[in-house]
Amino acid sequence: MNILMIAIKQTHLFGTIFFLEQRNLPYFCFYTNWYIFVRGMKKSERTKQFIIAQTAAIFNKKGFAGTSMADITGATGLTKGAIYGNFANKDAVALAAFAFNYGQIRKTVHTGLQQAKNTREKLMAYVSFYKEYYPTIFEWGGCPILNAASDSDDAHPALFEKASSALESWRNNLISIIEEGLDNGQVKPDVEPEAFADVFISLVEGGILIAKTLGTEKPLLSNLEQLKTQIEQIVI
Amino acid sequence: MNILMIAIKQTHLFGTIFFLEQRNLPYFCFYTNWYIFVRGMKKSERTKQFIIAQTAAIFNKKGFAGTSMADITGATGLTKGAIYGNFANKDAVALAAFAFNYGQIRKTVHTGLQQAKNTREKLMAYVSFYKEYYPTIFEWGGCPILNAASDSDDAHPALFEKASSALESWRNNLISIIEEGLDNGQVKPDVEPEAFADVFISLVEGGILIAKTLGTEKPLLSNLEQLKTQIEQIVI
DNA sequence: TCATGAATATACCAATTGGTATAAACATAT
DNA sequence: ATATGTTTATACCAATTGGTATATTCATGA
Repeated sequence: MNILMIAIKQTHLFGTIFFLEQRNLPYFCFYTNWYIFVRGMKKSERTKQFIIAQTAAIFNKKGFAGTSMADITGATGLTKGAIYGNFANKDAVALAAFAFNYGQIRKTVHTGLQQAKNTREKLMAYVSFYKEYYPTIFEWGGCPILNAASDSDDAHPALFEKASSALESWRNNLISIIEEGLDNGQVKPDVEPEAFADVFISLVEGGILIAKTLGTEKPLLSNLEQLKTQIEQIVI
Repeated sequence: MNILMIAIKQTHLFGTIFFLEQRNLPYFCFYTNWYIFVRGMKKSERTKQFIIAQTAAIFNKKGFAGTSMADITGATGLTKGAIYGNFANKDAVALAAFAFNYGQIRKTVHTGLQQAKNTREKLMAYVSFYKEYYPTIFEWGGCPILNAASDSDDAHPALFEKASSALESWRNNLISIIEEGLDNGQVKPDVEPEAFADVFISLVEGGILIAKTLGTEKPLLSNLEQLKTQIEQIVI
């Protein structure tokens, strides 16, 4: 099985729930099978989620071509029959894994954004997210968007398309925040939303890349400080 | 052979020289064999260079795991016997290909740097390089450092080490330029060399990533303009 | 021109690749 | 408790993987 647990909980419904080290997802052991603890879910759907959760980091680290079906069966403890019973092919697993990786980040950022009241706080919410979660991102193999984009640009059009839309939606979100700020008078009128969004994304992605490649967190942290300064410079 | 030519030259020494479309490297056809036009080179060394030149872009685009021996023989028109006669294994070809890709960029940047007289011109030389050569870099599959780093971080330690040193040497070069400027009074005294170098690299790499992923050059060009502004802000 | 070492092609290898047909095991509603 | 559809394991497939031994071809100095 090869699963590392960090917590065990008792429930009256399903007995013991094992929390996995990675991502803190609730799994439980029922008879001899592992499930993700979501009631009302079909078994196949739970197995699907299990496969995705167990392989998401592998795809993020090794890339599509570098991840084999043997990696997938090894990480899940399932056989090829189970994998192909739930996914059409390796392609489908990879796409689902990317969606999972991206979704985890998106969800957490979104939560942080909802508490933000103005432009400054919204932009700062991103910075705070990366300040808090960069160790997890590093463990997970780096930014899924960067990885998927540079992994698939030539070889895997479907995955590249997913990565491209993910990046676009992040960029559009930043642009919207700044445009809204321009309308509300919370952002200095000479700021160009697109250019700022590109600098914003570059400082984050570049910081992750340099930090991961040189094996030190400092470049990312210093980039995030720079980003804070730049945010303060454009808001009123 | 699958080689696209853009120019043909006559020489009295070796007959016809065919300039390849990619990288403008001089190859020539002698009898039935192709060579890189470097006199005094052993045949094996020329074949080695030929293999490297023909596969460099493929490795940059497809990554190590995504590039097969069949890709290599297909791109060169040589058989596996020839490849393994000149390289120990696929690993060795990949490492040489990365060194080639990185070397091409390094060489061109270095040429631009030699004409620069002060800190501003030195930093601007980098910007000019990317402004001039970004179409070539895109055709070539993006920045080799970013590609190699994100491709090999988990799967291929030897290649990752190469990518890591390449990034480090780029970063150190930027830091040296700024430190020199601080000593000469050409840079404002409150500038932190490392932090500036990280922002510098991030704007370039991030710009390439966004541009390539979204399929438009604008983000890179706008980042380079931002970089120019930031350079002007730190020099005296 | 020819002998000799260097370079390349050919034919092969075991292992692994992604994928499938089918049989077994399973969960669950009745 | 059992019947039934769902899910998973087993056993297999052709194709491809990286790599090698050996035969052939080639380049070149004498």
